[in-house]
Amino acid sequence: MKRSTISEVAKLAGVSRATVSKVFNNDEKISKKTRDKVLEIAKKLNYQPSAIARSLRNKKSKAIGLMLPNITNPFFPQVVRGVEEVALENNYVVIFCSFEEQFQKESQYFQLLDNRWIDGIIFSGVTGDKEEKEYIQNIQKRGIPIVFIDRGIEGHFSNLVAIDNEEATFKGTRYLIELGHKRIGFVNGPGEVKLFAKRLEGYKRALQESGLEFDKDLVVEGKQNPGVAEQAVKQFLSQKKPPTAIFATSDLVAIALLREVQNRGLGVPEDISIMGFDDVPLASLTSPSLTTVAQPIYKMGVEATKLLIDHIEKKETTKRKIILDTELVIRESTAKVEN
Amino acid sequence: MKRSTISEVAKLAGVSRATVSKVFNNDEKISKKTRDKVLEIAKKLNYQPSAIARSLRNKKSKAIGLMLPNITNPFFPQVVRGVEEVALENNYVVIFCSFEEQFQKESQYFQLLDNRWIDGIIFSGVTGDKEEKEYIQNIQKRGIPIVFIDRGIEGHFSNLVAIDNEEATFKGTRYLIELGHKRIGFVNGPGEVKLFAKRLEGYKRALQESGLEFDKDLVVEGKQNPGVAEQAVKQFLSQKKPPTAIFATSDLVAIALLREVQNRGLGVPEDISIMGFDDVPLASLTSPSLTTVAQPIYKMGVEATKLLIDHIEKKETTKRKIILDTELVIRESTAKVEN
DNA sequence: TCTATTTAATAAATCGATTACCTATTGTAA
DNA sequence: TTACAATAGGTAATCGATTTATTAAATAGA
Repeated sequence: MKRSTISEVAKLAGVSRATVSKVFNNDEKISKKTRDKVLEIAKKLNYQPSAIARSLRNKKSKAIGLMLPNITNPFFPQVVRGVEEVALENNYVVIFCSFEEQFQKESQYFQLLDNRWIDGIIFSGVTGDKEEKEYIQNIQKRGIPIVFIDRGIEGHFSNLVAIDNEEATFKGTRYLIELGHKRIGFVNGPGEVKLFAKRLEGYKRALQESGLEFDKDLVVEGKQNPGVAEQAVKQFLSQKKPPTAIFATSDLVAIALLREVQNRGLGVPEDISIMGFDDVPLASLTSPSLTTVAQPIYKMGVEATKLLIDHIEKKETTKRKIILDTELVIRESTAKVEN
Repeated sequence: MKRSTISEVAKLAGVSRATVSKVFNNDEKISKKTRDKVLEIAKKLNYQPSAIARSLRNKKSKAIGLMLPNITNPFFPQVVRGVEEVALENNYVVIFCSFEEQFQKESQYFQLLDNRWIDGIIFSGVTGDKEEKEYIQNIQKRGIPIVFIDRGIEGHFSNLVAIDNEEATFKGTRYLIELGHKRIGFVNGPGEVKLFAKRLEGYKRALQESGLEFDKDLVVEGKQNPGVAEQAVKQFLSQKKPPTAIFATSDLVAIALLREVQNRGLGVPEDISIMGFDDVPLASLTSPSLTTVAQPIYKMGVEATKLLIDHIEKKETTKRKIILDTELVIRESTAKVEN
């Protein structure tokens, strides 16, 4: 069954193409009679205006690009859900671009999106590479709005939806301190990335406010994959005074820590408390379940998309930063320390 | 910086639009001289042919739809990766449609994809609803190829990429039997769904081949969310002769089982062995890590997309079923039973 | 009744590419 | 030199919608 076109509908309804178009665009200057006639025929022919033809004429694709470094990270599926939800409500389609942390793919996607006349981009996982920055700026020169999730480009004011990383980490650390922990291991992402630097600051501030000393041997930095957990546990447990709690700024790492610690015959939380960051869905499924600083991941997707669409449709023209609240989710992996 | 068009390139290069088009489509009847001239100008103007205009003219969107019931299920991100990988290689773009198990959204997406002249669809998570079937058949009547992942429509021969569910479950069950387990709990999805019926068959066959008796009280069926785990553990452990092993046909359920069992003070695998299904990424991160029947999830995405593109580009015209191999991944959650 | 005004619908250009068909130029053979 | 073929490039229609300017019809006003 072929798709029918506006011309076919027009002919059968005995009107011009313009009239059919107006009916489908709710133009008020159409009499009820012709309107009904057109809709009747359209229904009979199963006619839907072609989004492609519309795009060409309107210079709007009604599509947004969602660029992520790696869909396999359990953080992202929830972002995707939020983005999709809002996009669908507004009749946008989401072109999904997971570039697997490869710059080559990333740039390929930028090209692809550009020549598809994408209306806007949601970008997560800025690496900070010079080339990346260039691509992003080129896209912006085209007038294509971008909203960053999680982190933006250094020194480049742009739309951003994120959390207050310093405060969030402060909150988590303070909770551990309240439980009586005095030596707290901190497993963080690479310190060159601003977001992680902020988290370290939050950690330090909490220590300071409680009069605890900062010990750099209690900090491990590195790419946030399970590998870093092994290294951290080794480093921490070999100390004279090993930490009684470990705070990882990613649930994935925290879960790996859990495993490492338990494998060494130590109990969580009896011997060591562990705290994560993000609150990915599986944080509640581990044993013990994970105490963590929850990011409003789904909401970040939602807000980013709303902001993007507002910019696309010119309801909003100035760039905005939206900072969402985090929440401490207390589960089983943390406990009071016996002194 | 505005996007430049073929006409601008043509004018500046002193040739016709047709010539520019031919250059970009590698038409051989263009002299090296003009070709170089055109490319030079194109580069200078940063020209890229508009995918939108091309689509209209060619009646091909160079886009495929990926319809999933729920991106939050850790099974799917890997499918997505596979799909994207192949799509990008072939210059297709992926329109992502996670319909959150809501038929309303599902049908909305079918419409959306149809009027965007989508070239093909990869579909996972068939519910078997009559209405869903109707939508799918309408899409197919348009001549839009579909490839199903995991399960197709009952009694409807179509492209399918899946595993041999009976065999896979047989393999898993047999392994538990080899470890000496005689009473094996089985937590499965709803039995009305063919795929789960097949899995139950595999389980039964393994028991039978070893001369073990099938006990229907050892089978729990239900939607595969963590809730079912609680119910299953309750049911199993209240029996006179509780099972020494539990096989869940989903890792997510298996992980929830792990938690339930451990919360009751039982050790895994010392007291009870647990086996999962799928091999999602976090299966290796739990403690103990999960023995599971691995589905080639990434590969399913890859193969489905290859098959789809072959159909779109008419390299393949007959519908195919591709059955991929599963693999038993032995980790820590299963052990020999002491008799 | 005649003009002015409002309302409803149409004609035709346009968006940016592709392609079937045509033309002009050059080369080759007789 | 003439005839013909091969080569390179151009002309114009086309894909399916939207929109501006225009016209025709209906209504109102005097």
